[in-house]
Amino acid sequence: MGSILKTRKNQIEEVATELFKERGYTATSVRDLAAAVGIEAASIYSHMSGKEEILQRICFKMAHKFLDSLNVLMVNQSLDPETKLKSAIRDHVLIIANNLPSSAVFWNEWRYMSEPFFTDFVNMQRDYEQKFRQIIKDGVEQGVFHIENITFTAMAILSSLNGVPKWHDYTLAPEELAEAFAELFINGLRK
Amino acid sequence: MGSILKTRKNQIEEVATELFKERGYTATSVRDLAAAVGIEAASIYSHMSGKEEILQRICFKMAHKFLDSLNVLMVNQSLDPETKLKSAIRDHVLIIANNLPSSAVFWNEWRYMSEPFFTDFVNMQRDYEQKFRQIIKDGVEQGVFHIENITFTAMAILSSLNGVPKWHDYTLAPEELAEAFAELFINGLRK
DNA sequence: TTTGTTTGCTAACGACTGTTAGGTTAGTTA
DNA sequence: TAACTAACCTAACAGTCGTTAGCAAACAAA
Repeated sequence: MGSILKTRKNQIEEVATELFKERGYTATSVRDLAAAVGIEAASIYSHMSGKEEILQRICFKMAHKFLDSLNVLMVNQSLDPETKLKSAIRDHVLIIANNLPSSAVFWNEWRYMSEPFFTDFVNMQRDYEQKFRQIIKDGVEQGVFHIENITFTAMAILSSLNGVPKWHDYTLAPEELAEAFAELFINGLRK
Repeated sequence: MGSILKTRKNQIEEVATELFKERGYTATSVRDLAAAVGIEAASIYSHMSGKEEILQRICFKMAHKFLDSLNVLMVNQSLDPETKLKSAIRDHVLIIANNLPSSAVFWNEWRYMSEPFFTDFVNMQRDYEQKFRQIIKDGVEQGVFHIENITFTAMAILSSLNGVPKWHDYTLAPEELAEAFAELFINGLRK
């Protein structure tokens, strides 16, 4: 136990995150991963129970970051809907921008998890989306937003945010990115 | 030659599109595909040169649909920027909504194509994005849109549209969906 | 010094991969 | 009837997959 194992395990997870993002989970072999770390394939199993454990760690780590962040925001009763949505968008983008490879894996590779992890993950996703919708719904009911379809709007926004790892080239700082998204969705393009 | 071969080949492509969308390209084996069609794995090769040809057909079919549609719009000089962007969004969404499985494959699996197809595809994508940005740029220069970062805005919109196959549940008709996206991005959420 | 633990190795397993060779059947055309 | 062709088959190939067994080296704790 201790720092050496923890470091190696973390290193494997880090390298795996990069490879899973670059090539995809199913297209990345344990031998690819081991070679990138600098060890033999079988040695991976001294640190991990298998290939899927790495995917699970990445996906649930991100899922908890998103959910924890939104849960903190939800209990704050004093915020008006516009500020609340702006914060939700901001928080979501900041997590992505500060964890680009993990976010790419989280978003594109989660479907390759086996049961019961798959179902657990889907439920967390549903929970998150429901809370995100609630913020929009509050804004509609308080007359701040003019929206016909809340479910559509939530998915349109979240898809846009989650697409960031596919095109982001580091020219925008995380804070600028977050601000730009909030501005785009709340005010639109029209002058 | 003739209708039987053509039908079979099209059927294979259709079934493959569904499987690639559902399980991903790398996670779908030729044997999976053959079983879903109702033939043996080797028989696939009487119709296709290999697994990747199917992926290429799907991806380039969609790429041409998107590009052709946008090219038609670009030559129309008489449209004001807002109408033009609205049409671009509308056309893009309609293509996706009317080709959901193909769109999912187009968006999620294109990276598994080998050279030179990979590079050709990337160039078509770049071409499309550049033309999409041009529409936004025109709107900014004519004072219709207030936007700081055109590249960001284009990618934010396109990511949102391309996310549709991941969540769409057929409760919204394609036309309603297209209208909702145009409304969201041009006017924003604020009342 | 001995014991235990961490970290890695070589070798190999059974299963699965995309693909090919070669042959059979059914239907069409000459 | 004979030749041709499209569609599909069985069998097998060489390679790769995730994973395990068993062992060795390094190092810390007793």
